Amino acid sequence: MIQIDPRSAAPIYEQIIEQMKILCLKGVVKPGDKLPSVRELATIIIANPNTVSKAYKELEREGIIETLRGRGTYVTEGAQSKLNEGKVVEMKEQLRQLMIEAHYAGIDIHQLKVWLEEIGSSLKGGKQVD
Amino acid sequence: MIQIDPRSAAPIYEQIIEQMKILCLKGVVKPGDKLPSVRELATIIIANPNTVSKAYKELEREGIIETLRGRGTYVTEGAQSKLNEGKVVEMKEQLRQLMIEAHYAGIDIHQLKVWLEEIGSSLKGGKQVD
Amino acid sequence: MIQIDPRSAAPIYEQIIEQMKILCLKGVVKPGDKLPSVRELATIIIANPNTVSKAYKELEREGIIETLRGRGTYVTEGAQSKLNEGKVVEMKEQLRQLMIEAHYAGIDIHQLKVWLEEIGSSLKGGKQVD
Amino acid sequence: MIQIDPRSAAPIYEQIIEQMKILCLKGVVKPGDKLPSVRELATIIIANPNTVSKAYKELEREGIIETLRGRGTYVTEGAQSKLNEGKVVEMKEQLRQLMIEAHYAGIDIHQLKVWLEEIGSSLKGGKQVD
DNA sequence: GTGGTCTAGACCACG
DNA sequence: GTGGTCTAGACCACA
Repeated sequence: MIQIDPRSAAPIYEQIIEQMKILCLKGVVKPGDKLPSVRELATIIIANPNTVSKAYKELEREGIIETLRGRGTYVTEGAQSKLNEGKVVEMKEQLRQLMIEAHYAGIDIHQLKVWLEEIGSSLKGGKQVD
Repeated sequence: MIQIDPRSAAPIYEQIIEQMKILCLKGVVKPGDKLPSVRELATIIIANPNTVSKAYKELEREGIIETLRGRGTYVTEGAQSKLNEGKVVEMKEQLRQLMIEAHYAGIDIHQLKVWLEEIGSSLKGGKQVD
Repeated sequence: MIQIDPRSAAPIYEQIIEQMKILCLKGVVKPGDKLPSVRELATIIIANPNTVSKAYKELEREGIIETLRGRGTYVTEGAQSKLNEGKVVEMKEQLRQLMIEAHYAGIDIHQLKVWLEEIGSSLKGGKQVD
Repeated sequence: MIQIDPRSAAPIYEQIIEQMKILCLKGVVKPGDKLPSVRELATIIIANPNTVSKAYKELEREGIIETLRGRGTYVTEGAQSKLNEGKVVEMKEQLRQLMIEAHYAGIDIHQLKVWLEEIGSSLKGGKQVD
């Protein structure tokens, strides 16, 4: 389920966190679902168990998943709502960065809106939702 | 003019780059304006000259500013006409990713447009609509 | 009767011990009362029988309960008088440490007494004054 | 300044966290003070730098200390007030545990209050404020 | 089998 | 020199 890009500048544990959040948001994993154990996931993505553990701990700290001692790790009930809240701040920052870049590429806000429409259509129509 | 937050997760040199770009966008500094020297700015923001130098080099690489040997560093004239194909493709892809994420967070295209306007105002003008 | 919080940082077997003591304290279970068997309790609280067993063994070691071969586990008569003078010294030392910590946190002796009353009520009665 | 007990059941990183908090509460280290670097402290207490790092990260997450990239780690301005808030919850739980234990030792709430007075006097008079 | 802790040693970005 | 990341391998408590 999780794909790690070892060439990425982003640390492996952050990639795990990010992708796990996406899986929650997409509904691929649902509240109550059991996640692969630290060792299992480490084997699957070919990483060190400690790295996976670090990702799981951060996700737990954020309240996305929870650990039941000796039984494994599970998705919490409120995972999706928590994720959505944090996402808004993150996305506005992304938009801000993007607009700064756009300016230096000679792209104005109007053009960005046109693109939004274009992409919106292609996503709905073409079912390229991934 | 430039405010550094030493507690931020963002490296200082990136904060300098980011804020210098915004100053250009807002028109606080205009094409042809002379920027403070590396050592001056380093003194002002209490940072290592190497750090400021790294930021200036990156800004120069992006064509935002230019260094005239022995005369100092200046904002370039044609900063806004760097339009190149690669950048456009890249930004549309960024927008696409962002819209997909927005979709899973329950954010629609209309909301994104509203945010674009908000951010556009805060970047150009002064009022922080955030 | 016993409520386990699988999310708690406290091990399940400690939660069982703790709650069993409280049940004795509140008088919900009295000396001579038969406790559920290891397997019964394990089923009720959805835990591993080994875990319940570990809790019962510790309670037995402390003299709170006793196991009668083939007949089950019972609350002892003299549960409350198992503790000796050494315990008193230990508790006064605990109190002393606690008062020192309280001092540095700006909590005075009066506040500690108020808390004692609060906690005393919640343990004996039912209303959670917390 | 920090003493680690390798025999303690408490993990080393928690001992560091705990003792650092006490040093803050006591005012031995003040807001703005620079803490020993990860490597320095690791050398001093004879532990692995990673272990010290883990402690520092947790303290930073709690807002007690802050990291200035490449410059070191410092005590935050609001360290003491934050510590005091968290301490209240912790101490009430300690008191609760202590009262349960007291019950089994035949000690009532009145006796505890008397002890509080006794200890309070000895701490003020004898300057045994360890 | 599960996660939690610790050590040792390596490499990297930042300043 | 500073912390951040990752790997490898060990041991322990809990269930």
